[in-house]
Amino acid sequence: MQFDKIDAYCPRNKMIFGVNHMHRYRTHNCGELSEKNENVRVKISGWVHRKRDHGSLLFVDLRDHYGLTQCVIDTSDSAFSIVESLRNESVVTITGLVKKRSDETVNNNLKTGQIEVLIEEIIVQSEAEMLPLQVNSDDDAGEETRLRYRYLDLRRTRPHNNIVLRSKIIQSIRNRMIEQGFSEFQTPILTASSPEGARDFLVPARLHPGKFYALPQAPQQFKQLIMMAGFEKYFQIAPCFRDEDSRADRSPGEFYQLDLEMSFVEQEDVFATVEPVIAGVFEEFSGKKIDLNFEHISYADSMLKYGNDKPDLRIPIEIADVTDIFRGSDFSIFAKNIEKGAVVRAIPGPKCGSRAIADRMNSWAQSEGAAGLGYIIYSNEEAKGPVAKALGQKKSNEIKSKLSLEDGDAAFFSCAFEKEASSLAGRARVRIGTEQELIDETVFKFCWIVDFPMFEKDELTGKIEFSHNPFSMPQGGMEALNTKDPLEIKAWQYDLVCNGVELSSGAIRNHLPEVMYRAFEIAGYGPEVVDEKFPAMINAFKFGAPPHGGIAPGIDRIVMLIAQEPNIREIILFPMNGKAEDIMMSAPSLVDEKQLNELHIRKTSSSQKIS
RNA sequence: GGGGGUGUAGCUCAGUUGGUUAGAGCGCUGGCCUGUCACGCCAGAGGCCGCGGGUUCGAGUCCCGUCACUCCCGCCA
Repeated sequence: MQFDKIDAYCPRNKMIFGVNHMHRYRTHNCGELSEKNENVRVKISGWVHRKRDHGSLLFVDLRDHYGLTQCVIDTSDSAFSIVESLRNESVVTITGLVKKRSDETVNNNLKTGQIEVLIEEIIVQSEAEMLPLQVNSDDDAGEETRLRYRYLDLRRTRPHNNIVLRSKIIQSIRNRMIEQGFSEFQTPILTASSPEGARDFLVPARLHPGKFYALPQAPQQFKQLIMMAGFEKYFQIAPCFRDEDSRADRSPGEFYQLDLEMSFVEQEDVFATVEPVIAGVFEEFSGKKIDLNFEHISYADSMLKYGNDKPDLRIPIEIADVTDIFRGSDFSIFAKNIEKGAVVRAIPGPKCGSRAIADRMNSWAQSEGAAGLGYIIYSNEEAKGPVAKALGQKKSNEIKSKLSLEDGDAAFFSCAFEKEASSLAGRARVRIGTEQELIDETVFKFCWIVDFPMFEKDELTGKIEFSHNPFSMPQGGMEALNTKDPLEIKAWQYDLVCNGVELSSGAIRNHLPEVMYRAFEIAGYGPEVVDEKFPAMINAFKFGAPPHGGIAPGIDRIVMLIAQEPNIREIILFPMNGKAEDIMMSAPSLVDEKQLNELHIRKTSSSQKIS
């Protein structure tokens, strides 16, 4: 045991029998020492981040969660050989005197760069073997190595900071929700499989042979039932489980939502609740400008102007429908397709008025699976290119003024059935925005996509289906369901979009049993289906259900945007790989026959082949 | 399930029209160095060129298959 009276005022030390007792591992962390601590004997613990060995003088950068402190030892010291032989990432405890550095040796890049610790004693707590990845390097190792040794990867500055950022963002969201009077509740993880939505993860029920729990895809029904229970304002940082394939912005298996639900509200009330929370955290953590104007865009407008339901409003390009201009024109490919029901969407291409750019866009469109991308180039008060030639100057100039184009610009055309034409136009819009560097990277622009259709027609079967959430309230209620063309009915259903990323989806819910039965009837399900598949909800609606609605912003996507990481795995502590495996923990894994027997599970021949 | 990209030293990557003994940086081992902070210098070890087959006098390089990782489509109320 060390006894030391020099830093008796250090709060980490204890007074025992009137003698100051130095803490076993640290009196200070590696990020807090400064000139103020000059000549104080301190103890710090951490990882050997890097060594600079000058033969008879050796520097060690000691790292912990809080920072980096340079420690020095010279050859005259007995501990020198221990320090010299230490491998990077070994964990040590160093005791020594804090010394102010001379002016020439101050390192202003380091928080503790004004001082260094003269090593008097070093205790090796844990030795490191040769490392599979370099912790002190900014260069990423391969993804597989990083995930297999995630605990090493997470020591690195950027991954470490991302996870801390995530924690702070979640904390801030919690505070903001609680300040608005919301209560945080936990909902079951083992629940019932629900027919709507994605594929479920199933958990065999030991006590019920042949039956399964499912992990919740979202606490959707529970949060509505919480409203039935009269709690009024609920939220949860909720784990959600969906057995779907991964993407760069979609972690396989599990993710987190800020799940929230409110009673006695309309759409605008939900918006007014969510906007300050989202804008607030983006403002607090991102350092970018936040456009506080949460524009409302109808689903139909969004599909037309932006070609998708998650527009990136930073791109100053709006798509226009020009079907009428091409109808019956001499540009026969389009004219013929229009006769068959196709539409033509025009995408303005600012500063794209060159043959090279037009050709590049065309071959890009072909690589996207389209027949091509028509174009008109406007230069010297003339419309050029094969489309302009067939269409004539008059109609070409009509397009020019409709799109507000100038000489030096181009118009691109996507001609197909509506869904495909608008989709390609939307992708072309993003492509032009990216290639021409029209995206303002310093701002977050939010919008609400509203008025989603309640139903849609399955293109293959012609069947009417719920286009989004079957629990949403149709606009116009029962009357609309009974009198309107189902495909014309809108739902009180909304998405929150930021910079082209779908952050969130929500709705005012249908709380009326008769409207619920009618909506399902339109989608081809009898009342017995509703009773069987959603027994809790439909029953609860029959005992006094408050009108209610909510939303569920994706936590991972919010953190991704704020951290400016293009891959969702960068902001998750222990993510799975693209095939939904945790290669660090070896999940999924084979289990004992005994476990399977208890669960009444027998493997099929195909799964036995694998084992 | 389908399409694209990648696979070479512990890690990150280079490797020409197919042609001697496959290279670099970091890391590792040893040596030198008293003010560095991505310290510097010298030397060394380390390779089933993802795997299997084919073409060829000769394959890291070309062809076929296969596996792994990754991005995208499908899927994601």
